[in-house]
Amino acid sequence: MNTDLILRQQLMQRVFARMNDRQREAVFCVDGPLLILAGAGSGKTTVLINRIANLVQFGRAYHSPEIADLTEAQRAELQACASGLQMPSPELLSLLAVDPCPAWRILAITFTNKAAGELKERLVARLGPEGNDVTAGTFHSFCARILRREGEYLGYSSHFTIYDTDDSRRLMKEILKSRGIDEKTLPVKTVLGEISRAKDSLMSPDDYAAAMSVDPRLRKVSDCYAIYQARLKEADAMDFDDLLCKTVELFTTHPEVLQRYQNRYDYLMVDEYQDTNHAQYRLVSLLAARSGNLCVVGDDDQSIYQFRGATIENILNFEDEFAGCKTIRLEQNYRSTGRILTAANHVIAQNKGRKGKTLWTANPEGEKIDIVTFDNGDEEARWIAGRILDKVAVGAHLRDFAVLYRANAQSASIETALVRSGIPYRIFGGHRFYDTQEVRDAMAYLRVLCNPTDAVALRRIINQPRRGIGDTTLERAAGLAEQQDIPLYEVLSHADEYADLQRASAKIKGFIAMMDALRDKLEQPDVLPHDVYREMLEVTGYQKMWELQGEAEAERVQNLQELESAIRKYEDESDEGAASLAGFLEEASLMTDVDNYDADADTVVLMTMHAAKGLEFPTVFLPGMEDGVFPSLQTMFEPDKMEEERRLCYVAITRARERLIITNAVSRLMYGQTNRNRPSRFLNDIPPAVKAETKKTTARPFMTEAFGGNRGGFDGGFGGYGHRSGGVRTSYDDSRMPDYESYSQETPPAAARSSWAATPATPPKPATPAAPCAWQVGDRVKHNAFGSGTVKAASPMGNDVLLTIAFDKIGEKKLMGKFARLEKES
DNA sequence: TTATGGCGATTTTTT
DNA sequence: ATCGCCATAA
Repeated sequence: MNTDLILRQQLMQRVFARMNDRQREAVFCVDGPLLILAGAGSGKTTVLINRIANLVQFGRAYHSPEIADLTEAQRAELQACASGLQMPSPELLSLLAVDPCPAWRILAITFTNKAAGELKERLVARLGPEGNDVTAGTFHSFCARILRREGEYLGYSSHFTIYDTDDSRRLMKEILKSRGIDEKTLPVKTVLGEISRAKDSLMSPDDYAAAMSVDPRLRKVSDCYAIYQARLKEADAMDFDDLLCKTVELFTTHPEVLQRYQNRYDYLMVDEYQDTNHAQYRLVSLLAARSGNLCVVGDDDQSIYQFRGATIENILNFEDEFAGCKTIRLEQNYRSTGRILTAANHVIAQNKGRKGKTLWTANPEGEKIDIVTFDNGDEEARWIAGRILDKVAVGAHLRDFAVLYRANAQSASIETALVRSGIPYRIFGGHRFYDTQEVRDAMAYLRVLCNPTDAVALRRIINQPRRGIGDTTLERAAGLAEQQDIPLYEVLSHADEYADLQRASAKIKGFIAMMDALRDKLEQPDVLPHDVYREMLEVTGYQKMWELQGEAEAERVQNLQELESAIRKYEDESDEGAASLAGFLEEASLMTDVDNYDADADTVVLMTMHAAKGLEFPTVFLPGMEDGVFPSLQTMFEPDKMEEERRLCYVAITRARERLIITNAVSRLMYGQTNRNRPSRFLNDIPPAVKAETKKTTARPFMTEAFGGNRGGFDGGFGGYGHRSGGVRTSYDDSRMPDYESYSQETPPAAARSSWAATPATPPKPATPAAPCAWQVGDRVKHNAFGSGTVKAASPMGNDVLLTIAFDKIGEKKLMGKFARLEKES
């Protein structure tokens, strides 16, 4: 009997053999509250997957004294499996399990949709179709699902609309205007920020009003909050924050509903716990209150969203809040080289109030961290592009490179340099597809079809294209709606009955009739959402409106087509007959850019450091490492913000697997102004032993050595950059990239992924086929930025060719043949 | 009601 | 540098 228990433990150790001791401990610890402090790259996703797999396959078996009686044959099989000779059969598994948990009773909450998708994918790879039964989603998507089902308890319909920040802004603008509040004294974003903070901490408009001081400005905010909520309600709409706090409200006011969800889920897991806010904490506590099985994973050092309401206290106090909590630290990093990790550790060590954690790695030390200084941002950007081409020339993939910056505004110069070098890249953040005017308008049409009471959407499109229904008319109609407490759409439907609307009533009725007809179509069976979308573009004249603008707005027409593809894609991915327009709108409203990140596409990646959280790249560039850029100017004098900034730096550094290249510039053009910045203070914290500093700056004769040397503190204006003519030669080793295998557990090699016993084998890289080359050595070519030149060398690479071209004016450049827009010159 | 031009203010991060 | 607001003119 006792030996059976030991054998079972041995077998389980084998099944989860690919993990280290601490990780396995987390996997086997299934009962009660568990805090996993997972350092960057410590394989926390792997732990989550395995922990769920353990719950489903073995339940509480590892620490349980119970075991079924085994026959001799079964014991023989167990013995064989325990010594790694064979894999356990399903029969044996079910015999060994103690209280296994059906997948559908597990809830996993992640930070992004992409993370949730990945989790699902890997669970299916591990558990088969049953993996799909795990509820995995973001807080927002999970709450949205609950509210669609249960919203009626709170007076919302099942097809309520989700307002995004732009919708909220429009609505608030209207409110401020109607209340005669000058936007200069009380900006929209200030009001919305206050409201958002209130919602994060679960304060209703009444709570807020009650807690308010006599500050007249905050009194106004309080009024606006109340009106804002009322207007949302009238529009059958919720904003992002509502999704969370309305769910909490639902659970606290309707215990019987809460109980249903508590009973449904036996095990809860929350990823990125350091980025949760108070409302999210409450939600999780409520859901886990029955089972008590709450596992949160997070890293206090990677908390970078406090600025938008995340409270690090959630993680710092977890052990106090949840009695009997067990804490497990994952400190072995599988991602980065030793030097990169050393740098990260030293940077983060400067922060106070940490849980305390030092990452270590068994990975090779790796190359030193390059720190390169330039005269200006353009030089910096050009060098980065050149460096990428150099490495691609010796076998690197474009997708191996990421450029991570503090603010989106920094992307422009990098983009220019990449375009000039013909390097394909993808950029995340900044203007997104769903944020373009035309896509938002088209979406607004669809929203009005699904939910006519959505006043923000209605006002957005009613005169787009021009229908002669202007502001005056709309203001009157909105006034009437408010007076009678009915939806704007309702007033417009009966426009002819109001004296005030006589003049425009024919036009209004035409518009309403058109929308009603489209809505009828929507309800017909066998009509797919994209059919309705297409017809909408047609009959509303919206697409025509852009087409008439000609070539200049061609991209907008393209985006409208693209939206149709997105709808079709949604239809394809939905279950037969389950694709509804409302469903698409919901998915789209909770979609973010990073969700679309495709690690396989072979291009360089540009994104903010925030957006890069959770991702990793072989080579990472961190441009703009200057005080005032990173750390950003508005954080430099506030200690709390400075700490968050430092954590962001830690996150950025730990994205790199093999190489980290940090750059800065003596002077930089940003927001239309040229600034001279000192090198980032974070650089001081990186030990000299792991960094290789290089100056690529030109002489400034009027400066002497006396000005050189950077001591701490501000020296007003001119930072100390004294260099002799010619600068210092580059010193970095230009040989090939390190060739060791990367041990990343977050992305195991495909071959190793499903095999249960260790011996991961990396499949050999397929040879890259030679591509036909449009350019020959000796050709004369013309480039629209660099002018004329002669092709000096052409080496095939992937399905493209790397050209070295000697330009007449500016010397030699390396360009990718497919992407550089070259013309032949006779 | 719509189109245009000039002006001023605004630049962190985003589910 | 870019965006959004406002006033003015058509």
